[in-house]
Amino acid sequence: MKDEKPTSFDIAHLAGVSQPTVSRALRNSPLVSEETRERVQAIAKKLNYQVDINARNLRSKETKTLALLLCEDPGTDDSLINPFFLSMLGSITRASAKMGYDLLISFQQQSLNWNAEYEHANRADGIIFLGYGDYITYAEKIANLDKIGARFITWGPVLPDQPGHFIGCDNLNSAYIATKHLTDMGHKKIAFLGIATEHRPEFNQRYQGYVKALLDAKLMVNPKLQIDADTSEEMGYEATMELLKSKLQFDAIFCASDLIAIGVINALKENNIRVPAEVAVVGFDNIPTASYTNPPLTTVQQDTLLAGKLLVENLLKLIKGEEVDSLLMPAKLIVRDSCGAHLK
Amino acid sequence: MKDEKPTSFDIAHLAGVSQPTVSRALRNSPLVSEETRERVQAIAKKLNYQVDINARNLRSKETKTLALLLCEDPGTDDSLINPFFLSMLGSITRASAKMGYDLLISFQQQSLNWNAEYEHANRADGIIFLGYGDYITYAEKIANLDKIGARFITWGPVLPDQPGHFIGCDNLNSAYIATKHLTDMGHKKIAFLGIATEHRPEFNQRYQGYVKALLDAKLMVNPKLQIDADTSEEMGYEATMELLKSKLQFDAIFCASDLIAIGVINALKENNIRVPAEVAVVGFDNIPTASYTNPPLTTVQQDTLLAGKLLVENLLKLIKGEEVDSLLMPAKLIVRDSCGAHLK
DNA sequence: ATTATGCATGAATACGTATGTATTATGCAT
DNA sequence: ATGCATAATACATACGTATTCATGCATAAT
Repeated sequence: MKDEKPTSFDIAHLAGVSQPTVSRALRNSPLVSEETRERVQAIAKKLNYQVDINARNLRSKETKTLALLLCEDPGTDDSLINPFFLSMLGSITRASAKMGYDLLISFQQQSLNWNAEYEHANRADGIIFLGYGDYITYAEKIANLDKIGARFITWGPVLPDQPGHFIGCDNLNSAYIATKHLTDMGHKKIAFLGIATEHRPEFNQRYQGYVKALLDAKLMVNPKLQIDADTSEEMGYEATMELLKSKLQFDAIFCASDLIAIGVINALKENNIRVPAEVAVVGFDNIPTASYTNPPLTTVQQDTLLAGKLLVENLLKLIKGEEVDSLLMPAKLIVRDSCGAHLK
Repeated sequence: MKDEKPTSFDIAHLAGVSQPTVSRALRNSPLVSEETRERVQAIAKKLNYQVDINARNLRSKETKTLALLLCEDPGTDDSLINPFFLSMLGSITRASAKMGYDLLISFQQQSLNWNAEYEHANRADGIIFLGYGDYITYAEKIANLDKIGARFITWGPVLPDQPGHFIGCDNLNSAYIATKHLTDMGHKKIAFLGIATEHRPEFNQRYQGYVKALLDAKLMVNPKLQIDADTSEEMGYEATMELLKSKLQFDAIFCASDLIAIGVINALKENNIRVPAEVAVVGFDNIPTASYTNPPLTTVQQDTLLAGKLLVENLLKLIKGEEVDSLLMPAKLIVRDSCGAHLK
């Protein structure tokens, strides 16, 4: 049962033809007669023959495989992946399966030069780059990928002067809409929880949208109401505690991600501050848990299903040599209870 | 920039040595002098050289890659993957990265003969099989994998007469503990929501645990209080509606999965039935959302992090030819509010 | 001085496939 | 009957690596 795996030569021998004929017959080449083809395919089936992928790829220089590079900051612990990216992972997996491509998944934390590896090593026909964390370090890697001529597409903030092709969320407009929702309801002192530096351009864009909405509402922008927080419940919790300690007044919080918002709500509850009656909260991402927080979280929905589909489709276009533009995905505000809209 | 990718021959030429020497030097073989090794490695680095994975695999018959086969019932729609399996996906990804293996992910719905493909085609050194849905169809596939001598490990219910190696949750005991928790609190009429046929052995085992707990508490087992529900909010919702329509009395519901439990809670709320005051609810899986339902869900925790780690480790053992036993993962009850324990 | 020993390297080759080129056989038009 | 296009197949080879075996060379042992 566990014999040697049959090769195309074995089939050729049994069918009384040459190995190249077998290769052609199995690939339904018109160069082979129908009779031969059927005979060969029947034998292949009987032997449970499978083309050796490595040999095929070596010969044909095509792998029918995409690589997904999940890149996170060093030091990220053993715990589960942040749900938003997990959701992207699922959707990319689905999309590439649908297009007939296998997906090679790889985590990367350390090596500087890893970037070259996948496409360069002919391991995949193209790369989807998904980094979460410090953007500065990723920018370098992306530049390197571009330099070696890799075919890749990146999920992330669409910035000027960035080499490569990007698909990302329209962070600025989404944050603008979310914040405007708060100002429209009369909130005057709105805090922003999230890192707003160049290390997190996607958060920075959200901050810009937040600022724009404040200005449009003729509200003062108080930089003290921006507190750094990375994407996790813990960071959201701690940032809220810091905000409370500052004794600054605030009547709403716009959080750069849902995980932060969850931490915020926990912290506020613990301090007996009612959400949304005393402080309104809005998040970003619409992770599955968002509809089950208490109160349910008003948040910006990122359509991960569509994003995954577009990433795969555009990467395949790149592989085929077609032109592709970077593009922004429109986001949508999901109004639930944490913003207080349902109280009115 | 986008020149031909350099090969070991290019390096050999530049270093004034032969190709085999390059191969050895790059792999730090002791057969090559230190001086030569350094020279070769320096040139390789300068050229941005990467070993061609296909050629290496073809030659060495080893891929340093594991395949994860995610198998779901045909007809499963486009929506996101059920969070429990998404979590397994994340944890397996992490674990295999840690062991230096790449992970090839593949969805499979249709073809009967796909099973052979991965290992048989030398695409991966081993396979992790993760099926959710109708077990009967998977049993066939698993038997086939075994027949062709594939090295694989399966996540799922550990059953007698199953070929291959399994890692699974101790469904029976976990369900027993969860149900006993309910009977200990004095509940007498406990419903079970989940499919209890051979098509879902893991649910069936949970049903058995449920029955055992009832018997131990000298309670009557009423088969009418078991309603079929597959793992989704919608099915949980509908099953609850059916239960309510039956006019049968019940004071608690044990759900075969958290997604079902979420649907249950929604349905109960909609009918103005208070949880847990009037009906206690317990789930299974401890998905991330479980702590945010209202009330927070008492549920059985499956340690996906450990499961992923064990799956990968045991598969690597199998690949090395070591003996491996199937094993059950102990589960743990997470007591939150939906069971009413915190009311007392 | 001669042979043995070990080290560094080169030559040859195999892995299994896919494809360009050469070779037959067949049918058809001249 | 001869030449020529066409179809079907075989032959030869390339893809890039890793490994076995053979070779040369220096040093040590006799």
